[in-house]
Amino acid sequence: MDDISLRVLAQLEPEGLDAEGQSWQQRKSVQTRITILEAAIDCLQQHGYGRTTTQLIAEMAGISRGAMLHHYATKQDLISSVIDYTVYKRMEVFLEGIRALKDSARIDEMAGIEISFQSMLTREFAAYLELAIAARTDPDLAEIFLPKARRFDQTELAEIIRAFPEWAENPDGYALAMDYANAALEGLVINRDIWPERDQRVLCHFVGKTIAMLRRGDLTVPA
Amino acid sequence: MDDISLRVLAQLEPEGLDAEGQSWQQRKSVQTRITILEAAIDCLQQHGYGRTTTQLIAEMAGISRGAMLHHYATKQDLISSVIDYTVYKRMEVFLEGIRALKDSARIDEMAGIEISFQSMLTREFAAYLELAIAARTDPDLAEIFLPKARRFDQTELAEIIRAFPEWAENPDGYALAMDYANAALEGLVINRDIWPERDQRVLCHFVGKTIAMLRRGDLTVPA
DNA sequence: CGGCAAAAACCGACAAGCTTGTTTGTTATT
DNA sequence: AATAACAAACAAGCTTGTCGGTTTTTGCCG
Repeated sequence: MDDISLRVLAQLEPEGLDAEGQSWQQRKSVQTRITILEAAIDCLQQHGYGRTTTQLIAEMAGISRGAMLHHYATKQDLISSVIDYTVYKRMEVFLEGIRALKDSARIDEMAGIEISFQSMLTREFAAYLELAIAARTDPDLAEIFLPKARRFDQTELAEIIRAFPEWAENPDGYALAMDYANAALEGLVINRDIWPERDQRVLCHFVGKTIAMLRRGDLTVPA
Repeated sequence: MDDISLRVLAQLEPEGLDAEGQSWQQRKSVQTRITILEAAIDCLQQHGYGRTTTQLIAEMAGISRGAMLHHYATKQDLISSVIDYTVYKRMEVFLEGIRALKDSARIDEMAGIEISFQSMLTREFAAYLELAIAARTDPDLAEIFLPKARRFDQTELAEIIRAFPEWAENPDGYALAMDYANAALEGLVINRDIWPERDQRVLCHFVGKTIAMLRRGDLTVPA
């Protein structure tokens, strides 16, 4: 990961989780917060946003609800921090993927899509997707989720263009390809529990073929 | 729509909604139930499953909660009926689409996908999708949703094979193509509020191209 | 160095509001 | 008169956020 990537990542670093050389209490606080955020991710993944209660998160984190509310005063605070945390982790994985792609596998036109798909099979993305879906019909959640999601998308786009300048020549075509890949892969992820793992890879391969065709100009955009 | 299709549709007809020549009270009851189910669909589409309360549905239907609980004793009863109702309406649209396809547009390889996509932009499908997504993380809902969803899928598959017998020669390939189309289109539908209508059509077109390639055998399945 | 007060982490109990389902009552139809 | 449609009030449970109290850590001052 180059210097610029590291700086980009640093800009997304969540607040209140960066105390490394601080006092004993500071480190304990950070540790507890991470435990809470991880429990919230598990809760979102396993029970969905609608059934993710503060009670359940505290139980899964192994602490009392009172202690949790000491670190995150309201549920909104907690969810907001969960979003920041998952965004940060996604960006970490994404930048590492980009780096690997730049180094070697760039020849293989499928590699980018497969890395995207793999990154969507993580716990963090499952939680992120639950939030994204819930935000579609929950204005209060949308208000805190959408700005952060948009910021992620913009950063992702900027980093891709920086890594693959040729895409900058055709920004509209690229945006379309990216939208298609993200949407189709999301559809695969949502339905993944009902298919065997091999089939998922095949379906992911179809997405990759479409993107490759777009890249070569073989796939014309209808009027 | 041919006789067999009509019989298939009749098998999915929801209970308690078929009183046509009955008494005045019967017809009024059916009318009220449909009002409730339509309100529930609106509620699911606008507020999502997690925020769909009996209170809100009754308000949107314009009746008291007591009256609603007279027709649907528990929320589970109501949701179960909503599933039956949306499944029936989806099958109605699907069979009509199949019929139109058999008649004329079969030459156009895109037509099938576009009809699928159009059918996913209805209120009924929005509600169905909300239920499908919620069922992934809600065991109680999954228990009543999954059997009905599976029945719809099986019926859909049987009707397609009946209309296009050539698919029966390669059932695995067809199942894969259908899974891909459904998943990718679902991904598009979930994200549709953030794209202009034209782009949606273009992205849908990409799905159609993939299916057409599969059909021609141009798209090989990786090992 | 030792003690001590402030601060922080943590816990349990409580109140207010929402959701569900029951129960009782009223009006209209059969 | 019996039944069905509809309405309103009530009880029980869950969820959130506040409040008071306990334990541990920290910093300060004699």
